[in-house]
Amino acid sequence: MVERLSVGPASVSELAKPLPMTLSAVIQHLKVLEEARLVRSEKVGRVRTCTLEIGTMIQVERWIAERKRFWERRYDQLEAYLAQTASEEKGR
Amino acid sequence: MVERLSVGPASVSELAKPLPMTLSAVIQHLKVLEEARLVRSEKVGRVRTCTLEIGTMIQVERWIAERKRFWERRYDQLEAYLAQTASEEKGR
DNA sequence: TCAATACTTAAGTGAATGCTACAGCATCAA
DNA sequence: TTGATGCTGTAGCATTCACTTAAGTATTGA
Repeated sequence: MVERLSVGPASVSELAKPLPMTLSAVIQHLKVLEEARLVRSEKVGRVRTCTLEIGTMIQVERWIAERKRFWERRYDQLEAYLAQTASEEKGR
Repeated sequence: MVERLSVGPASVSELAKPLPMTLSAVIQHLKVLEEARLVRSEKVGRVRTCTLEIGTMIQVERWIAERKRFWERRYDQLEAYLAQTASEEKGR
């Protein structure tokens, strides 16, 4: 759904069409995305049009960047640990 | 548990002692770890001693390295997309 | 021999997840 | 004004998860 919305705004049923689930389920997903401020939506007549919240996406981007740094540190630690353990194994 | 085992082999109850759950739960976790070949264990008398499977850890390490590369590509794509979208927004 | 220790197994529990089914309610077009 | 369309809300269901409880078995030390 986020991928579809990254192409441009879409109505609820446009979002639901390619998905193997009911409209109800899609609305429930959308509710979560709106609560998380990843999606904004506006209802005109009977059609609700949804768009990606670029601002939040950028926050997500920053969050990911931090996690990535954290992850790389952890990864280097694991590498160091395995290298150490491997040499200990050899030493016996 | 994996962290504890990275220090060295341990019995089931040694692994369970610091954890806020029953021995039963720990055994169930261990079963999963053994099925995943992350842990090897051997029973001598009534004590089962568990060790980390370094070989599998190294495979995990490689898998992580690949995911990391994949993730970085996706991340760069997201960055590019957001940059593009931001400039389009400005253009209006 | 018998109690303590170390583990094992099966069955059940409670919360969360991701749905569907169904009964609506506006809105729009004819 | 009526039927179709687009969406909404609620109830219920199946599954999964991460446990606990309880009832074992096997081993060990005194």
